[in-house]
Amino acid sequence: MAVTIKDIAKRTGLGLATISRYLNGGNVRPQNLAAIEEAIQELNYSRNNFAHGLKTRRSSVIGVVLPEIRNALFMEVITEMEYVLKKQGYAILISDCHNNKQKEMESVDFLLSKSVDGIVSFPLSRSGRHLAAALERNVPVLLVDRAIKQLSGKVDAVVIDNRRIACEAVRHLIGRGHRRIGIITSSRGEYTADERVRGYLDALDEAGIEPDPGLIIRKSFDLESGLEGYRKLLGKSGGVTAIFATSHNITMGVLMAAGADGKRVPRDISIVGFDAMDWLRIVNPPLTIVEQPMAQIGRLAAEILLRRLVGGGGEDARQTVILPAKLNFGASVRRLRP
Amino acid sequence: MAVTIKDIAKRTGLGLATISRYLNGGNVRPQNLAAIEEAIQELNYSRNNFAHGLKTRRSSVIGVVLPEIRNALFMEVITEMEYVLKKQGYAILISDCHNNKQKEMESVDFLLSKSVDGIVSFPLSRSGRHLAAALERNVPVLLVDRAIKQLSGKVDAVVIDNRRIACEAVRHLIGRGHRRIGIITSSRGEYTADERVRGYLDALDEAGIEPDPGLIIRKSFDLESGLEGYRKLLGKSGGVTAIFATSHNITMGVLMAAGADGKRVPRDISIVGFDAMDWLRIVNPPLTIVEQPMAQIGRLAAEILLRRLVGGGGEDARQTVILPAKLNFGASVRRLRP
DNA sequence: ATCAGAAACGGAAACGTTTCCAGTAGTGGT
DNA sequence: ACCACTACTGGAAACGTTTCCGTTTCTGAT
Repeated sequence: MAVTIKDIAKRTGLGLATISRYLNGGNVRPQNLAAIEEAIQELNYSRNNFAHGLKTRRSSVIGVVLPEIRNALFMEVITEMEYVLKKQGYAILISDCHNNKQKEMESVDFLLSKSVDGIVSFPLSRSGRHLAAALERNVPVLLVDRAIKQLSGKVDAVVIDNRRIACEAVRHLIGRGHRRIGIITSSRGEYTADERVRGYLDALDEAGIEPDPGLIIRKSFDLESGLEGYRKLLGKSGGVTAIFATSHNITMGVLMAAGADGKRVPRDISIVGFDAMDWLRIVNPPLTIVEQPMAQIGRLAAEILLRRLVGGGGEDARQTVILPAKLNFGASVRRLRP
Repeated sequence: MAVTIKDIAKRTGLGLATISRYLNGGNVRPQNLAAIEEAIQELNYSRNNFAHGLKTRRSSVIGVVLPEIRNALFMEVITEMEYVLKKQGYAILISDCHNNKQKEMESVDFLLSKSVDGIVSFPLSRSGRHLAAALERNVPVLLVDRAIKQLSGKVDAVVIDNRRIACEAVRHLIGRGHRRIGIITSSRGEYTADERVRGYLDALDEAGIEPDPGLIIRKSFDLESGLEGYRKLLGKSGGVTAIFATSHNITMGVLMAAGADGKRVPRDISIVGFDAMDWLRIVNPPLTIVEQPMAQIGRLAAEILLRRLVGGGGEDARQTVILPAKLNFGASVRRLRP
């Protein structure tokens, strides 16, 4: 039914091999070239993807595993990634693991069963075990957002400099006279959370402030943690004058809790948030917030992966690229008098 | 290198056909069944996707074309869709057309070139021309969010009852004593915008209010339209006491503009928004807002598409499912004294 | 035991490419 | 006009499945 290379061969009187060579950019005599192009046009030929893959063992499809599709941050990365990959003929297959490690592992298997040429993972698992099947089959893997120590040398990764930007954020608070600064973040062992806490401690240390373990709230990166973290911090004896919210959802939670609490920002409480999204343009006052270079992460991820794919499987060493994030100054941090 | 059906045949002493039959759920003698399973386990066999597709001409992959990945509304739909499809072994390939009709058409070709079994389109093009190639090849198409008249009978669609919910929203405003009600929406010819305007007019008509064309601002569904629409409406002689913002971004824009204008909601201006997202839980007062059943749309879309796919290409007539949306009552609409 | 009918089986031919390799047609130097 | 050389060409064999169809094996009724 569908038109094949054979039909083109028949119509042009050429051999299969010649048509195939033409399709793959080989050299063909000018008159034949014209004939082939005419036939392809006329018969509306398009290459059969399955047969092509069967021979070449390449699908030009990249699999993406992520904790949840409905997370605008990730999608920002993927937008750019898709853009770069598509230009090179690669499509992306998305698998949502609904924040579930078991499903994360299944997702990788699922993508492999669809014969993806590479996998991009926004990892949930801290061990990276979910990627074992991919590595076994020599399918290149690239981590985004979180690095995994056990996998270093085996996979590429693109992350931001969490520690430095966290330090910078807290330094800003200290510079404005804050001493009792709370941080709300995810649990111990979570790469980005750990790094951000280290940055927080760096800044305190720099300023000679003794850290109060009670001001470090470690739960998870979700909205509830923001709500609960806020309540815990404000309930402390001595309280806090500022909060560093280390994720988009935590930031949202803290703002909600403060609003419900009748506290005004920055008059009653200063806030530095994380991950600026569109809606933040509405809140008043504008938030001082850490902004991650999502598009750049996506572009870089795509480029690195492409290099692996055309490079024939990776001669040069796997790399972890650390990108700088940026602190956007709003008006959510009050200057305290000394 | 990779282990094939042949290896399984060799190890078990059975024929290729038997193995294949086993893999496809055919009947196999118990002892052979055990042997095959053991061999598959032992050799870690997995079916070659390309060869399988070459014979069956099915990829178990669905293509999704959408105006932009970074639109949380769409992703809400896709989350559910992906969930349902994955359970049946289908993966989804995403193509972002960046709000560009040319790219939308290319996206369809691109997806077809990856041999998807079906296409879900959140259409941009009003004519549906971009789907011609898919229909030609008998690839089932399903429209989400917007129906396309020219395609009715040829494709399935899942949309919400825009007209009715818009009417309900405006009726609510009228019930609270509002007479000068502005609506901000996308340009003429845009399916959802047209429907929502019709609903708006229905409600005015019901109440015997003469519509003022100056209060119908038609631009696009983006944030800028919200900003600009707000300014236009407030600048009118007579002004407006309420605004119906007919998209998520317009809602955001109106809120921004009102905030910048120093107007308080609902004291100075009443607002009914569209598309409740997480961040709206933060804004104060809570918004009265139209909520679309995104998850339900996604689930239904997936189910309908699956029916087409297993049904062997569609005996029963193509359908357009119209889902009800819901008006959530917040505190952004003031009751005016008569 | 026998036999018909059903159930399971295996060989072989597809599916539409790519690629190896031997062969043929062109090139330019003498 | 010849030769050596290069540039193209086409036949045929893969790639790993599924499926048709003619055979073999099993089942249970006699």
